[in-house]
Parts: sequence; C-alpha cells; structure tokens
Amino acid sequence: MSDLPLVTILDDEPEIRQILSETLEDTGFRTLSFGRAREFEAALKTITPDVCLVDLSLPDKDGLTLVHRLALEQGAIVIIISGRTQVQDKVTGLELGADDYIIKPFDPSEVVARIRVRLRKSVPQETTSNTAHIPGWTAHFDRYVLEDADGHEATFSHAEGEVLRMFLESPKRLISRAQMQDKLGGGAGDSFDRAMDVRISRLRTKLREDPKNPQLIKTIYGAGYIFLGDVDWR
Amino acid sequence: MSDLPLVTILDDEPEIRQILSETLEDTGFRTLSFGRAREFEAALKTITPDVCLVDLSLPDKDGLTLVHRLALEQGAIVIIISGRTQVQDKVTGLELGADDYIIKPFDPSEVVARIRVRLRKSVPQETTSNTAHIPGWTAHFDRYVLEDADGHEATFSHAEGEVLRMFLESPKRLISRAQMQDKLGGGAGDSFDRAMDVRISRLRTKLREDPKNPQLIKTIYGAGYIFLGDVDWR
DNA sequence: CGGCGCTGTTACAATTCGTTATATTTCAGA
DNA sequence: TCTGAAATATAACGAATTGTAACAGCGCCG
Repeated sequence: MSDLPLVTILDDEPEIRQILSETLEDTGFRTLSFGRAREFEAALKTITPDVCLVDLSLPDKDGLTLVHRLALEQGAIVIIISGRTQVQDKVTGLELGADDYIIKPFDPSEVVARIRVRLRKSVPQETTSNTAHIPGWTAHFDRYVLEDADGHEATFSHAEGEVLRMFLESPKRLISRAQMQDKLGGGAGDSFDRAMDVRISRLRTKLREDPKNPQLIKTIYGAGYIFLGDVDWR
Repeated sequence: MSDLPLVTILDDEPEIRQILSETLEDTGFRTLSFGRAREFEAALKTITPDVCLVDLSLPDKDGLTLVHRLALEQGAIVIIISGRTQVQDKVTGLELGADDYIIKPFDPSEVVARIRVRLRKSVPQETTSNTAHIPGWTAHFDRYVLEDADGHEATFSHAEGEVLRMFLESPKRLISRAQMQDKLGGGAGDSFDRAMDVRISRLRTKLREDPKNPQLIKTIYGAGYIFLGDVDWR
C-alpha cells in the first residue's frame, strides 16, 4: 500500500482528466479520475482523497453544492478548476469551502504547485500523542482508559479503541461503513456489518450516550457515522 | 486591543497599497502598508501579522528571499501579488513558501476571499458556518438539530436536512422540483416526485407549519417551492 | 478445569425513507 | 359558480438500514 497522496479529478472533459492525471502521477501522486459527479460520490464511500480537483461545470450535478459538501463533510482539500473567470464565481467558490480556484486554461505545473502548497500546510496536526480530549472525556489510548470529567476512569477494549481512534482522527467528518471495514480489517461479509454496529453501540454505551439523541457519535442513515465534538490531541 | 486579523501590505506602488488597505479595512481587517522591504522588516520586530501580502518586484530587495524567510521563520501566511504572469514565477513562488499567488491586475474582492480561505484553514475547527438562523428556529446542520426559540431541540434526519439546507441556501427564491431532484440525487422517476413531497411534508411538520397557511415553506402550484423568511448563516 | 472478559454472531426491535394509496388543493374551462 | 383533471399533501405501508440484548466461541489466567 502506497502512501503517496491521493488526488481525485472530477471533470467532464476526458483530455483534461488525461493531462492532469498524467502530470500528477509523474510528480508523485496517486490519482483517480471521474467524469460524472455521481460516480465520484459513489467512490467517496470507500476512499478518502487528500485533494479533490473539481470542475464546476458538470453535466449531472451542481458543482458548488458538491464543493460545499466535500469541504464540510469530508474535510478534504478542494481545488476548483473552472472555465468561469468572473471574480464573483471565484469568490463564491472560495467562500463555499474551496481551498483554491484555478481557471482554465491552466498549466499543469501550476496545479501541481498549488496542490503541494495545500498539502504542506495541512499536515501540522500529526497524531503523535496517545491522549485525546473530547467534550466530557479524556481518552488514553496507551492505557485503554476513558477518563471522566471528574477523573473517574473506565476502560475500553481494543476493538472499541480502534473505532474510537478512527473517529477522533477525523472528527466532524463523515466516515462511511466501507471506510471503517477497510480500516478495521473485516472482510466485506454481510454479517460483519453487524459487528461494526455492535462495536459502535458498545462504544456509545461507554461514552454514556443517550440512545435517542447521541451527542458525540451521530448516525447518518445510509451513509455512515460522524463524530461531533472538538478533539484535542495533547 | 482589536482582535481583527492583521494584514500587512508590501508594495512599491502607492495606489495598490491604497486600494488594498481600503478594501481590507472595509471588510474586517487591520492593515499596515509598506513601500520598501526594509521598513517592513523593521516593523516585523514589533508586530506579528496574520497575513502578509507581498509584491515581488521591490526596489530594495529581492522579494522571493523575503517570502522564503517570512514563511519559514515567521510561519506567517504569505500571499504573493505580482505582475509576473509566467507559470515558472508562480511555481517558484509557491515552492518557496508562499500560500497563494495572485497576478496583477487583481480584483480586491478576490484578494479578500483568498485571505479568508487561508485564515479559515489556519484555525483548526473553523469551517464555514454550519448553523442558520431563521424566524423561530436555529438549524444546526452539523448536529442535525433544530433549535426552538426557547432552546428546545428536535433532531431532523439526513434527508430532511438536505431539503432544509437547499431552502436555506437560496431563501426567497423559487426552487423548482427539477432543481431539487437534481440536488437530491434521485432519478427522474415519476414516483420520485412523491418522495420529494413527502420529505417536504415531514420537514414542515418538524417546523410546526400550519398546513393551511405555511409561513416558511410556501408551495407555488405548478412551479416549485419557495422559502420565505430571512436566513442568517452565522 | 472453571471463571472471566473480549468479540463476533444471531435475533429481533427501532428507525429511516421511498413508495403507494387516498385526500386535498389549484386552476382552467364550461 | 361548478366540474374535472392535474398537482400537491399526507397517511399508511413496507423494504432497507441501524440499534442492541442475548448468546456462543475463544483466549487467558489462576
């Protein structure tokens, strides 16, 4: 498994996809190209791109909404590549969550440079620590201990820790079931789906979540889970 | 002491400094302008800007080295504003540590937008707003919660949230059924029309709309829906 | 061996959400 | 104004998804 950054390309023109993926792969990235928003969204259930290049003029979907969702739910780095040169287009694109806005025609090497800048800036939060603070709790992954606000401690198991860590490593982002199974090693069996539910259910119990109204781990029907609440790894 | 972000402007053309500082101060920033690199460097001993706008063609110093030092030593956010349009210039500028590269002539509002993006990203957790205030309610899209005027909370589902978000993103404008189907991903089936009705019906129930006289989501027979009521995304 | 904790599986309950069916509203034309 | 067809609202149903209690297999330690 390579650790090269993964860049997705979403553009309806094949030549654009071609030239981008070629340049990017020559300069040290993995790429995945899509011609339609729906294909891309389907793929998002199993992959987590580091950078998303998005053309705004898509045939099957409004690009701006997609950008907004990507930035918000996935927390991904989103770079708009568009033929629209109006300043207003740029401004709204950037305000909706895009990290950069490149107008066509573009030079591939500039795209590469701008991607590198974003990646360079986005790494400062490396998880070296083994302790995470979340609202109401402190999780000690080295000791498998959940600490109360009052200092009262409860332990969690290895399996529960895997799930919790996964949540705390990307808080406020949608995590699909596929991504979980991927990371938690389970085969894509029909029954393993249940195992994940159970893990999460047990975790929720330890976090004393109200089943009717969970505050930390929220379910998105048909999509996955999302961890709300700020995380501080220190 | 104000907590507005401080932006420094380094450019040898007075008109540029003028227009930038004016626009920025009108949109919520403090600014300091410099015409020469030496003045700027002297000032750096006493101030710590949040963002540095730097023109590359300076009379008394090589701009690129300055950029490099700023980015590296100060860890500041550096945006190059330059008349040089060559791709190579952009690439080296970005590689040397700049966060963005804007070519002259520029539109001030684009500069503002790009500054905002950088600031947004440099403060973790600070994304584009996810809560909207509407008459009688506050919608928290990150938590899937509708909050009463009395602070009483009710949750809404993902599907309901999609519809609500669509309304709140373009209030007081007609939204056709076709637009909805487009955004909500459903195929253009005859039966999917009904699904949308139902979503809206359920949403209206949660908003405690009077069926005979809805105050927020109004139906336009034969055309679509329209969200009345002011929306404040803050 | 026996107990204990961990974890996946099973079974069933609860929720979500599209679909179908039925009621209600709108509007054109008589 | 009246009538009927089209459009919309909503209640009811059901398939798919998710929650969780209970059980069973497993490894571990005394």
